[in-house]
Amino acid sequence: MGMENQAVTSEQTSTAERILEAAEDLFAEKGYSATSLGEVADRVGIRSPSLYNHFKNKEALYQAVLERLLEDFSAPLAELEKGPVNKERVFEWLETIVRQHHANPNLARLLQHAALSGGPHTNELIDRLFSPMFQPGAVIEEGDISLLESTGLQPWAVMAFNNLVMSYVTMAPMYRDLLGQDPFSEEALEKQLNLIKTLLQAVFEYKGAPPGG
Amino acid sequence: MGMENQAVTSEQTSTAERILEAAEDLFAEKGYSATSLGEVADRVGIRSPSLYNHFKNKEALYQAVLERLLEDFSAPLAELEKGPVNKERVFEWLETIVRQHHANPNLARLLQHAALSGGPHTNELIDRLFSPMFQPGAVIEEGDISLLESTGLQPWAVMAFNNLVMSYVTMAPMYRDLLGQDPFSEEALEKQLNLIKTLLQAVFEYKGAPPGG
DNA sequence: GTGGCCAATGTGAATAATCGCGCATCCTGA
DNA sequence: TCAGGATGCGCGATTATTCACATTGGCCAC
Repeated sequence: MGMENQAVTSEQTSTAERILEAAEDLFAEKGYSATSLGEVADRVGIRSPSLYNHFKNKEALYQAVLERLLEDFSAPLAELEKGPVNKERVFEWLETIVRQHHANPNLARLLQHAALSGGPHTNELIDRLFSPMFQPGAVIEEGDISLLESTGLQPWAVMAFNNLVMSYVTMAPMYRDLLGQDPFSEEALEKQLNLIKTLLQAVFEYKGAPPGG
Repeated sequence: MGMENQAVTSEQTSTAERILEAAEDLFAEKGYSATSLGEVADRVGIRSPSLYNHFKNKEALYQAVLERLLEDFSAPLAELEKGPVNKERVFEWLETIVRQHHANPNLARLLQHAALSGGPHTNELIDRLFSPMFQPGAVIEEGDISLLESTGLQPWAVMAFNNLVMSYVTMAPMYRDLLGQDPFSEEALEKQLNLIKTLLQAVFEYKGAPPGG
């Protein structure tokens, strides 16, 4: 498999890698079926049949893109999955995924496309990304958020904060004008982090009952 | 087969309306370019060229779908835009949009598709849906959330709660298994409302400074 | 009523563009 | 020389769209 014959000087990105990058951006932007292999090839600077020298077909290319993204995201999160779950860990975990999605919004976008069209890609994604969060070991046992626990809202809260982070990435382009700044700038990241941490902190400190309807 | 014999008495759904409904579902699910007119026609039970008797072309059909959705959503929200903005109004407004998106998830899905592909549809959507929320008159002036106000986070908070509601709709299919119930059931709606109200309440009651990093 | 007209609405066939993909061939560097 | 990789060509399928045509229902003159 390893064909890296050390062309020592330059870390030349291979054609396969450039294909992956182009395809990742396009799949994330337009979704699977609306992305044409011709457009991918154009971005790489080759003709579309050349893609088949590196990937079996369109579906395989998509899978490879997905695999690469999942690997990048799984690594930092895997560290957090060890050890007890307490407030500090939750803050760390949240900050990590915020920064991850900010650094590369494509996974969130791919995920959103999959969720919308509910295709066969969906199931694999939820298994790989979200199942760990909902495992029994991931329950916060302290009394701080007994409210959420007693009302059975905790998994919903996990899902909510996740959606909060991911939807920032997938919807941010629409807010570019409204917020008056680039949603992916460094300042925007800080503000986003600030808001989410504030929200989480508010949840932790909140002791009252949910407002009745 | 026979067409509608009864002309006036029964409000038989016209062909154009059935086309709109089918197209709405498909555009919401697959997005604009991945939706084929043949599939729309199939759902209505006609051949695709017949669509052109009711809509100029695919783009016009999309615009008509969008117009109908925006009308449905604008009406209930217009009522809330009158009068002073205080905590109670915010709760009402939030509950209204949650129920609206729950009753018809298609607008949120269309919006998400538009945001992802950043096409020409995006700008019109943000103008029609979100601009009102960010107008100067929509600022809460009470001291309750002075924290958000002083840190300039208020528009971000508005955006966050909006994303929270919309992403529930666009991502919920992925959580069907994880949450163990239909995300669009009546109980799920109540839980979703409960969680969001709890979050909002927590924000209102939260007085502390955001956790420093 | 009846015959004829017209507008609305459906249809099949045809077109041009685009798509994923296979294949034979050619180029190039080791 | 040889293999990996890029290419041109082309097939079959799908797409949006057009057009000539068939069928219908309502309406008016008689």
